[in-house]
Amino acid sequence: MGAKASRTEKHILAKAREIFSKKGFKNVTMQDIVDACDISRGGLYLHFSSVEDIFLAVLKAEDSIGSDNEASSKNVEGEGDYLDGISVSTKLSASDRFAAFLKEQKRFILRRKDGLSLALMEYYSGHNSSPDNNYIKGRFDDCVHTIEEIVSDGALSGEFECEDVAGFARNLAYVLEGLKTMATVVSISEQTVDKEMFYILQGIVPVDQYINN
Amino acid sequence: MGAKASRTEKHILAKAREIFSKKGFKNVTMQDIVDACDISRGGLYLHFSSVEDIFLAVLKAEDSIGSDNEASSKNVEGEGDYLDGISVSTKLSASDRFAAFLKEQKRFILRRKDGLSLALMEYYSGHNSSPDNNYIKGRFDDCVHTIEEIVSDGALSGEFECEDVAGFARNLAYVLEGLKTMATVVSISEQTVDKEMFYILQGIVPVDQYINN
Amino acid sequence: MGAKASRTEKHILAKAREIFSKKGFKNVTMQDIVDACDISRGGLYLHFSSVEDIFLAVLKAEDSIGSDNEASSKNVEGEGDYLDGISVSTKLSASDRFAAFLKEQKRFILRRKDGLSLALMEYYSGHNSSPDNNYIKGRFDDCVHTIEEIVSDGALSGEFECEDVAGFARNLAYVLEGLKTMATVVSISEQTVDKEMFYILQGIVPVDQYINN
Amino acid sequence: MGAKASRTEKHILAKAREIFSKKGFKNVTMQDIVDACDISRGGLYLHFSSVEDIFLAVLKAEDSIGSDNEASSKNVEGEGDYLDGISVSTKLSASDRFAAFLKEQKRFILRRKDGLSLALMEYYSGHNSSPDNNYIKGRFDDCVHTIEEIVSDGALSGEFECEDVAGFARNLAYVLEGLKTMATVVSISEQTVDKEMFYILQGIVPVDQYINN
DNA sequence: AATGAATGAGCCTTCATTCAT
DNA sequence: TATGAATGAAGGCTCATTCAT
Repeated sequence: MGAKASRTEKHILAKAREIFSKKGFKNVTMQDIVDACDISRGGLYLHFSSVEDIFLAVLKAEDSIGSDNEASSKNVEGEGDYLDGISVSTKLSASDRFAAFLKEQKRFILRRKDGLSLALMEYYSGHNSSPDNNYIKGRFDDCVHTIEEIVSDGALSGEFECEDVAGFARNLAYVLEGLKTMATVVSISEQTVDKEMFYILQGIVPVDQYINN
Repeated sequence: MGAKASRTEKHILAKAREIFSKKGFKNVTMQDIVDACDISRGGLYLHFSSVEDIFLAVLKAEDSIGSDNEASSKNVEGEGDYLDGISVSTKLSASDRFAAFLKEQKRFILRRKDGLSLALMEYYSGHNSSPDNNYIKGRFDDCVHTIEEIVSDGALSGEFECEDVAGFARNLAYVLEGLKTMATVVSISEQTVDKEMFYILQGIVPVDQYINN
Repeated sequence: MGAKASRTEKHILAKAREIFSKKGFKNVTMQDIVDACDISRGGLYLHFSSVEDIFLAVLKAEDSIGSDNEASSKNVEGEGDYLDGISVSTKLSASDRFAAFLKEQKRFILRRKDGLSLALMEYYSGHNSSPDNNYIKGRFDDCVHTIEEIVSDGALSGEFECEDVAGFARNLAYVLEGLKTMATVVSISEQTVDKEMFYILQGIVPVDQYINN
Repeated sequence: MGAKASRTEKHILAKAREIFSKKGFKNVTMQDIVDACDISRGGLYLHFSSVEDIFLAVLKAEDSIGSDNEASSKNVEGEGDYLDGISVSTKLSASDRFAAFLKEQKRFILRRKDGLSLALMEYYSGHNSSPDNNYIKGRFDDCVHTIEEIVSDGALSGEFECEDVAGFARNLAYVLEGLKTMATVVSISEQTVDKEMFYILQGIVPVDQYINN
């Protein structure tokens, strides 16, 4: 809760994250977290006052690390290791950035075990929180924005052909959202995701740009 | 639970449906249902043995009525009143059927108050049920199938132009799923839905085919 | 809680009364009452929702029975058995009524085991309730009023001599309150009470009127 | 606990006193005291081992200072500033001392915010301590004794007329106790207290002796 | 069939007290 | 001496489920 999360708090948040990704939000009890953390009831309350409190802290930690989130275009720039044989110091092409973005999304969709999608839905669906501080809405908007940026860059450089960039970005974002939803409920194969991304890419670009991992 | 649902059971299911659509699945208690049904605790247990039991019965009833679901192409045929001035006995054009389908989807997305989306997600997310008897998966597949059917009909009749019907159907289905997800968590305007559907339609058909309600 | 207290509720209130008189208010837990009543946790909550709820119900029951309260002049009229050899049908003299009143007060002070004084003090001291619905204030005012009534009757009939009836009544009421307070904290002997009442009576009446029990 | 209360201990007791006077005894937690004292949990335990321990220490400090207690005749002697225009070095008259005593009692009754009455009641009511070391009993006896002393002096000097000094003293002490009780539960006005004291004084002395502050 | 009082397990939260630093 | 994180017992409340009537 403080500026510097103590070792204990980090430990709690890590364990709690696992639990939320496994059980969603509504089913998680303080007891679950106590058990997982090997901590006492009172000890947990010393750091967090409710499951909600913990969940929000998990989300905040999530943001500051970015480990689970969409790879922002910025991140990608500095993290050439995600891509094969591309110099870190070089400005990445739009195609590369798009490929990286999709790869990240795919990872997110497939490894739903690590994901908080369900917990997020449960939390916000029962919360009518203002759209402003709604994590899911924010995530969606970020996603749209990232796509727009990449695609419009690619359109300028001639890599992509796309008349309605905004429309394309929204369309893709909804497809990704739909895939995430399905993934929380049904197990989805890599092929399924690939097939879908391939379909979308066809609309703007020669296919060989999209490199499978 | 017997073969024929008694009057009492129908009443219980109707009330329970309202509750599930309002509160999702995990938050609903037997007490909630007892209160809403003006029935005794014991009386309820005479018919259903748990909240889950009731929820499953609601879903089953849902299917046999189809009131909340996607309008299947079959349904649409028989329900000319959804469309303007089209004789019930006439075989509808693909465009009309597609318009009706989208209109139904839009209704479903916007009136999430009547919907069981959240309850479904909560139920199946905590259930790892086999894909076969997974309601959401089934709904998605039905949706894809309906779209394929309509669009391939339209392609034959020259109303639509679409090379990859299967791809288009899946794409649209995921977008719809994404919209449904967002709608359970953020309030979504009619314009938002319209814009999205319009974008997709552009891909296969002249716009004037899509009639707003 | 309803109009007719069920057998169970009566049982709970009776047991709870014992507990309150023994432990006051603040120390009493739902668990205490559960244990004393041989009832389940849930069962208790079926009837009462908190210790406070139960305490208030005890007070209400108290009032409607009047077993623990000051003998009102009305009560005394019909209850000749409290006095020695006085015909029930006869209108009692002021002296007799005063004797009865004091006897009742004495009983109340001495049998503090049965009394709710401490519980009342604890409850209202932490409650800043409006004076109107304050049980202790009401009890005090009733007490003053009863004394005034009796003494002014006695003054008219020549049994008592008292110039400032209101002052006398208040004075006596405070003394009684002081005795009740002391009794909750220190054990007080019958002699102590007698001595005090005797002293006060001297102020208005020849002593032989006051008959010890 | 030590022979000489350290600076820290004095600080703790002062803060604790405030808390007890505000919240009584049963509601006070170690945490309350820790918070008020700007001390650590462990630090507090270094000095006192429980809330009860602290409370008892507060009472002991109280006695040795006498700040909250009845003004003993001795105290009054040295505190001429409570009385108007009477030389400190002069032996005070019984009337003056009685006036001072009553003024002090009035202050105590009215400013119950500063008082420990409630805390005392709560503490001793749950303690069945022997009458000997019972603070309330002691306070009461002191009060009676002080009154007796003053009034018998006044009787000798002709200032008061009182046949039964002991009876009068007890009577007044109980009235004061009753007033204190009522004050902890109902808010009591200055007029109410004045009226009561005036009534009692009439019994032994011409009224103009009693000077209002 | 129907009732609703009763049960008891389970989760929430608070607090006195301890203990490693 | 002093700190404050950690502990665990205790009490509050809710809910699925049972059962005598």
